[in-house]
Amino acid sequence: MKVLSKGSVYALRALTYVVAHKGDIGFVNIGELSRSLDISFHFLTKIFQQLTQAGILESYRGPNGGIKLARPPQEIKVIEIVDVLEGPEFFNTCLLGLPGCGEFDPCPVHDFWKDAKAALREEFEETTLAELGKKVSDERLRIKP
Amino acid sequence: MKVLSKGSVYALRALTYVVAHKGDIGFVNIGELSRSLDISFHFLTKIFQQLTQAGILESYRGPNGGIKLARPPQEIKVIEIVDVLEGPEFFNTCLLGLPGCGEFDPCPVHDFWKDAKAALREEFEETTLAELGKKVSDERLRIKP
DNA sequence: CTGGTTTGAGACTTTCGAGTCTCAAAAAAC
DNA sequence: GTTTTTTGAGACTCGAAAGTCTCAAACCAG
Ligand code: SF4
Ligand code: SF4
Repeated sequence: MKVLSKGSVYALRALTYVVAHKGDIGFVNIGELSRSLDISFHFLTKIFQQLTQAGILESYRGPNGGIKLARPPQEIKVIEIVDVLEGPEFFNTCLLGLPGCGEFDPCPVHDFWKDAKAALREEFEETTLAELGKKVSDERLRIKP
Repeated sequence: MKVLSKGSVYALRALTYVVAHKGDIGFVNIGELSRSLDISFHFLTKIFQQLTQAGILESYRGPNGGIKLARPPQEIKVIEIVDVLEGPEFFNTCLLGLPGCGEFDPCPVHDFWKDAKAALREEFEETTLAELGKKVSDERLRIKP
């Protein structure tokens, strides 16, 4: 069962880590993040590039460069990150994956799956990076392997 | 978002189709199923082979051969099919996919994800092929592309 | 027995997400 | 200005899931 791609997972872990451990102290070095979280540096860089182009992050090159959140973490919702990295079809995919499916022409598991998808979307829409970061800081929840 | 592999999806669609359209009339030809549901014949055959070896289906070779349910559809639960085709790790995978994760050392999304997984498992455990087939027959729900 | 039909088994190919590598571009340090 | 550090962009490689193909085995009909 693969709900999120590696790209989304790495982005969420990395940004949660930034919020929890780096506060709001300017640009965070990608190499350091990659080492701390055991994520491939080049892969993480590519993921951040997408988020930068989408306006969720800002980046800066050269010494003391890195990435930082473009807005305060209280205002960045998980679903924004997922949208960028999974694409707009993410919440249209389905259990039985029939093409052109939907409310008007449903398959037998539609009723259940509709609710399950809505719950997931709601969770992503309600949760902000600040909340994830706070959980990690306060309760010492893990974000690293 | 890919919850089920193609194998599980094709198996569920095909067996639901059998229950809904073929009743209990002995062996159903795989070639006919493949054509009706627009699923690759060889791929569908491989999937059925796994289910046959697991004791969920019975097969018969030669003219008028095919596959049929080893037990009445009221007794076959969706989770049995998923277990065979997805393997035992299916319900252990996770949103953030951290290794060795679990209740005792959770990540920040654990509370939500635990419930979502439980709901999915419960749905698969409660639903039988007979129910899926009945929905398709009674309400003309679709199972084909 | 012979030939046709259908599933069984496994090798092979394709596709795509994931990960690696190389070089260019921007910025700072000197 | 030159060198060093860091992100940006894109080509390339790897591996697993998905799909195709070939032949063997079981079965029936005549
Ligand atoms: S009918 Fe509903 S549950 Fe079924 S594949 Fe379409 S959207 Fe998904
Ligand atoms: S801590 Fe819980 S939600 Fe997070 S990856 Fe592990 S099992 Fe999944």
